[in-house]
Amino acid sequence: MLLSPDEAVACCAPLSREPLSQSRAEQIAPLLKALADPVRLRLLSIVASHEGGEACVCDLTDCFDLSQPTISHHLKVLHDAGLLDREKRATWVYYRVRSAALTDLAALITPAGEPTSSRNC
Amino acid sequence: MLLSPDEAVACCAPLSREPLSQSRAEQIAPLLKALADPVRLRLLSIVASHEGGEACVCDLTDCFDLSQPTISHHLKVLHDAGLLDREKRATWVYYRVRSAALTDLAALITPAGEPTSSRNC
DNA sequence: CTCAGTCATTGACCTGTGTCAATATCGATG
DNA sequence: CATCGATATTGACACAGGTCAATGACTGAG
Repeated sequence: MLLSPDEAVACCAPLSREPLSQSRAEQIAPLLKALADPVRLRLLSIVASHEGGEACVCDLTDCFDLSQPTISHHLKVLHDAGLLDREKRATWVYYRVRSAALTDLAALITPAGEPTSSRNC
Repeated sequence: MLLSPDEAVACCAPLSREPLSQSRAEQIAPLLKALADPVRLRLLSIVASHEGGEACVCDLTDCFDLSQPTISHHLKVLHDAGLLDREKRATWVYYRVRSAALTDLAALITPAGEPTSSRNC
């Protein structure tokens, strides 16, 4: 059974509720890995807080002291992880944050109340 | 001014509220990087849901098909990031999840309502 | 003191990844 | 069609990071 990146995170017990299976951990880690870079954190943040909730690449390259291909690469990583949506309009490509993915991730790492399980692994 | 890992995350606007500064992004990224590994995700999850909210290394090594030094290495990464507390009692070392750090991280990535800022970067 | 058990550190290897220069693609415009 | 501007792709390079075997440090038991 195949899960899209955000399906891998949604509708599951938080980290602290019960031990994560190896397969679920391997689905979730790439999402966090996509987030775990200063440039990509800022990209996500800039897109999210940009007017209209979207930004095109030319808006973003100006914010960094990095080459355009490098920015494009980071955007691809975020897009492939399911954290950014892409839409091409005329010459420009607009990116938009997939809020659901962030919400699910946040729910996953939020500490739960009392653990339900007494299993060890 | 120096901030401990979780201080770098706490008491700040969420990602989507306003553009993250470079320096804050560089403080937060290492925390996410520490989380962004399947083994470390499982370690954190196992410790959190273990009885008493804590586990010693010998409990953890049994859950993985990895060498003891490798587990120890991953625990160090989580500890250095401020995600796990360490306590040595007699021969054993017990690890415990720092819930505050997880809570702060979750708050950071949770999408906000409307952006407050109209700045671009 | 010696030994055994628990955990951490070191050094080495290999893979993964962030970056750039160069180039390709694609759409708009004249 | 020819050109230009916006974005993506490729290839190369250096560095970071996950893993293990070997070893070290510390503690309790005998």
